[in-house]
Amino acid sequence: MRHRVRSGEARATTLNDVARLLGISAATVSRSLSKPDMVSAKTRARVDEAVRKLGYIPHAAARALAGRGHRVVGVVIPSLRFGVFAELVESLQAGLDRAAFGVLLGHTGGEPDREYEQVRALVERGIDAVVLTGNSHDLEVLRLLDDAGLPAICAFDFSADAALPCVGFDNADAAENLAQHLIENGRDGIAMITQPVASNDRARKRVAGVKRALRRIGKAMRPGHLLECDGLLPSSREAMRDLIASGEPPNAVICFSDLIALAAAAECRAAGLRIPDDIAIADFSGVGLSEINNPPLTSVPIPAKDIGRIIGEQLIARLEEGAPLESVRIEHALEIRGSTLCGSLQTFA
Amino acid sequence: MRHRVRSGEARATTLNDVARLLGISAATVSRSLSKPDMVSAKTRARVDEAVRKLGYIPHAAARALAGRGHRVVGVVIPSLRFGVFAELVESLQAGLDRAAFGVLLGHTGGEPDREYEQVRALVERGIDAVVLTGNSHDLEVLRLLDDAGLPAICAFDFSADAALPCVGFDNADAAENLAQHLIENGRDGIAMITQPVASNDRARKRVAGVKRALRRIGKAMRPGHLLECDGLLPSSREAMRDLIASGEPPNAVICFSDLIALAAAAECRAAGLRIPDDIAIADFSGVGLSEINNPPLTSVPIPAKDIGRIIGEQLIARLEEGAPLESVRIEHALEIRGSTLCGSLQTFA
DNA sequence: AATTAAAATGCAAGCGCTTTCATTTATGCG
DNA sequence: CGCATAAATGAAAGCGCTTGCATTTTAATT
Repeated sequence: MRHRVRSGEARATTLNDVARLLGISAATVSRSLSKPDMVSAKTRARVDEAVRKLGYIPHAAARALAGRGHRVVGVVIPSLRFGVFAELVESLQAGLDRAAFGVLLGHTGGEPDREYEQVRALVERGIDAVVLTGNSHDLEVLRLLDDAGLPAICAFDFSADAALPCVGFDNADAAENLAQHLIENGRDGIAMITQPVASNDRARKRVAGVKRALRRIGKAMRPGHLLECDGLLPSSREAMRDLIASGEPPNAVICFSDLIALAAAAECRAAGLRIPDDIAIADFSGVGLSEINNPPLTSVPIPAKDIGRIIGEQLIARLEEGAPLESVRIEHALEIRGSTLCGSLQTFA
Repeated sequence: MRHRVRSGEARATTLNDVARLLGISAATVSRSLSKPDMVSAKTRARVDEAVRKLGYIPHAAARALAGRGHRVVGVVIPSLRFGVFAELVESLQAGLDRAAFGVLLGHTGGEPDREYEQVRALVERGIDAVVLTGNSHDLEVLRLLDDAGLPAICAFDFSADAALPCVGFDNADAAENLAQHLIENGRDGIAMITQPVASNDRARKRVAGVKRALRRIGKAMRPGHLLECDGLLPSSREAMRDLIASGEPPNAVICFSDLIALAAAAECRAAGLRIPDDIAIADFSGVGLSEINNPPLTSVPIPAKDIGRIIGEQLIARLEEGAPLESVRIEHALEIRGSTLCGSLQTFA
């Protein structure tokens, strides 16, 4: 049984249809649906029944226009192909879902310049708030958000002096910590394979953190020891290959992601380098791949899920009750595994 | 300089503000923005200028309400944590972006029961079309889509008799093909580690395909050789462990995803099984991890990116010009790597 | 039963935009 | 230069819903 004529746009049932069927005013139906306790139990029951019978579904745009807000938040990330962002989005969505908020996506492809265009597209689509990646944003973007009066919050890095509220760990601290661990295990020739620092503030902070740790012991990172790649397997392997081929190979490598680390490990294997005996490898792990390597890789796990949850909670509080958004500093952890210990000399503490 | 009073909801500039500033009618401004060639070049220029000066951004809900459609499509997937879905979403979005469509997400967590609720949430949010995963959908979902008059299309599997248009390769054929390859390489004890068949139609079809290949040589899959896991690392390893510990270990394993395969390979390594000498491993590869294993894994790559692109194109054609949605059968490929060749006897063709 | 407060409902005015129809202005042609 | 035709613009009616205010109904109190 076909419910209505399906030629072109099937005119859907409206609030008014429901009201008419019941012989009551549209206002009452609206209230029964949106603020149930302004309406008598009896009416509510009748309305619910009629709604079911008619298969009525509220018209989102009309609701939004009449003042209820769109109930959608926008998220701008570099790319879903990197597990951490997918995890963030999923976790965020799970939280927002319970408050009946949707999630609209925007991708920059890792190019900071595209952030403005993506945010703008989302704004035009009528979002109520926006989640950004990292703590480096064009003034243009900030102005746009300000003009639109949109709450915004940033994921994946904590900085005390950030322009917008942010949630994450301090990438510089975490990287310094990781480097420190390497140093304590006898590695002072630390290299990094990272996303381009020019377009990635987390990468910048991590490099800064590692340099800080090195400086503390009177060392510095060799010029050729800072390699950039796009984060995918081929370019990651290539970076590691370059590192190995370079005049002064490092005795430790810190990778921006677990995927990069996996590629690096594979390349070491191919070159006959033993991990950790010849070279240590550590990473910031996005999707839990670090443990699957042989040997398992020491890493700083990125708490994407927590970040998503926290941001979700904050956004709901903000959007429903006007609570202010606040930065949250998450403490990073260090998961020490076989890839960074001092050869066979070292045992687990 | 603050642009407007930022207490609560900053009333944004409207179309009318632009019209008033210019001393022309709102209708003209609207046309200038939405159908530029209905307006004189001079007017258009003035409008553009005013729009820029005022920082005017059209109100999406009002537009949608006034008839232009919401320009958002909904996508319901199990979870972004599986790379293929993330890739699909990203690719889809990239395509839709160019036609100014947004993407709203819904996750089922792999529970088919939740599909209805997710689709419904999206419908309430005012989507113009919906993309579903797989070819198995509750009647309730189909009815909802029909009632709402929403175009729908399914990703990741092609079936000639699908209820909705679908885009993907035929999972049964692909699996049969993969099993065939294994058989040709001397493996007749084929096991599978898969997502739960009860809730995943692609899994069902793949199992059916493998069984078909086995039957053709007069064999059958052993009861204990069909293992299910949730697709993440821990349960995948566990499944492989069970397989190894079982009375009759297989001499080949087909994994539902590359992540599962990686876990399986790691577990084999831990158990002292050599790949491919003792056991062959093959998979359906989502995120290109198959190549990074040692040895690299034979796999059927899932063309998530293509699927996303194709669906995006179809949706645009449908939404802009009313073109009908059509199923597209993508031919699967077999990427043969070291993990399935007959020990040292075999050389590449 | 009368009076008053509270609860439930209805009325009507928009929300910001698109679009039809009517009107004005520009363009082409004899 | 005048008229017909086309192009550009304007006026106004909604799109489907929410909400402030007015009104009616119900419950509570004496």
